[in-house]
Amino acid sequence: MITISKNNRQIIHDILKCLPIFSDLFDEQLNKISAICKIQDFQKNDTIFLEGDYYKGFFIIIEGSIKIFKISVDGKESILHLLKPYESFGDVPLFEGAKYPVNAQALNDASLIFIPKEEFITLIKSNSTICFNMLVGFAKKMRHLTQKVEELSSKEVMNRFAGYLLDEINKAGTDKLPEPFLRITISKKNIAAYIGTITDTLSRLLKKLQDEKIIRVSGKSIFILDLKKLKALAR
Amino acid sequence: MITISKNNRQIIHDILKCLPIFSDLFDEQLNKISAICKIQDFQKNDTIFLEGDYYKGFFIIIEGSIKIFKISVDGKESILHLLKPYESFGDVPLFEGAKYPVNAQALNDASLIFIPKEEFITLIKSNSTICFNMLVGFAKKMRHLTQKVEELSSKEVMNRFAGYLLDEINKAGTDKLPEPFLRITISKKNIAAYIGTITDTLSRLLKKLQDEKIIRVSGKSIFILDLKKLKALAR
DNA sequence: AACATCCTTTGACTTAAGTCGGATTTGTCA
DNA sequence: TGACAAATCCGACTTAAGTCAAAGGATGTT
Repeated sequence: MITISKNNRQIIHDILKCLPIFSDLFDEQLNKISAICKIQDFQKNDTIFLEGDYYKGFFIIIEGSIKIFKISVDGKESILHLLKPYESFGDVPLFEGAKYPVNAQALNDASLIFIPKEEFITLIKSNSTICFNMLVGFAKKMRHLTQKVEELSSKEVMNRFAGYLLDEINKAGTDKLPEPFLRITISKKNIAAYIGTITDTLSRLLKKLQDEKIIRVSGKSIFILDLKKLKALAR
Repeated sequence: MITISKNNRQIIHDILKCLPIFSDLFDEQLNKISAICKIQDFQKNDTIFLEGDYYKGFFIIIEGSIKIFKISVDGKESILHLLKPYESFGDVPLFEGAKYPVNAQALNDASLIFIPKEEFITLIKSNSTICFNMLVGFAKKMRHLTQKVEELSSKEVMNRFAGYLLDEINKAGTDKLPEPFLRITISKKNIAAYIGTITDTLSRLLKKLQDEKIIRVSGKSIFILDLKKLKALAR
């Protein structure tokens, strides 16, 4: 963890300015926030918080990617969100409950801004801009979860995996290429848990898609050979 | 739909005062809101909005219960929320998107407050109290959806149904009785779609629970004979 | 380089839960 | 009251996807 010096305070201020949640704020307001938050660094696979941990505050990602997940009684892991820079997590208990309701773990080395609960609540109770920005963030996550619920209850694993691949080539910006592709940056175990299945099944899906010449796998990259068929599979 | 008269305006004002989303507001602020909203009445099975409809605004339930659901390409219905008085719905697109992302339907005769988008956005942009209250509401729904995702991806239908029964006896307040019970107020089709299955399967679950003397069904009521076993099933 | 650990793949097997067709039951309205 | 439609239930069948065990690969550590 980085010690907060005056110099550092300026860095935080500049970072905050770029975050969606703090956009449209005056410098004066940004200063109030930068005064209460800390930068925390984590290494790959580090736990950030565990379900049931006493709630202290929430995080915003500066660098790295974070996995938000639950573990069921019989040990099955389901991943709710895979988050990237500028996204926040652990913000729900600001308004509901006194404990973290999920687990958060760094998928690679990560730099996060930590914002403590009490101070932040005091601050936003009289700041409609931050509240409004947070509502936008919450709305996005609600959409995401809603889609997940629908997919899990009415689609089969192959449909969900095809949807995942399409999402990923969009994020990668390769969806307009003649041969769209994506790079596998997380373990297959994580991908499986994200689409609601297990590695064994995912492995079989990959094989099937390759057999049907819909994708081509080369090292850590997956190339889409037949986008039309893939879209049909995603429905 | 009720025509808005002066008298009616006062009624709306009084209703608004009781809603979580508008708690802690001054009378003056409540007046501004009551000035822009309308009461709309719906009959059982009426559609309130459909997925893809152009977004006009959101609703708060005064009376009745509302089902929020999606229909998949192959016609399967998955229910995301079953909402009761004082809860709001259709508020996500205030902050994300220009269309309703889900369907809403009245499960029985219902009375709703409708709040139009543009006017409301203008109003809350400078009102941190309403924003904060909305964040609380969003947080609750996020919790609910998160739990649904976890259940759908790591539990079996019986576990989810047992969980549903436990939730219902809690809501009914009968959970401390020697023989907790709940009343079936919605069709089994709806219950099935809510727990992510079909009526045939639900029918078999009910039979199995009766055979094992865990529940007793009498007309529209389900009595819990063995709460301990039911809790074990819900895990 | 060697070791251990984790990740991934694969085949054989099992099973939960969906599909389908048809039989009942229930509710609704003329 | 009758009769039509909708909701519910049930048995027979099918299948997607999970479990289990075992074998390869990959990765990192000392």
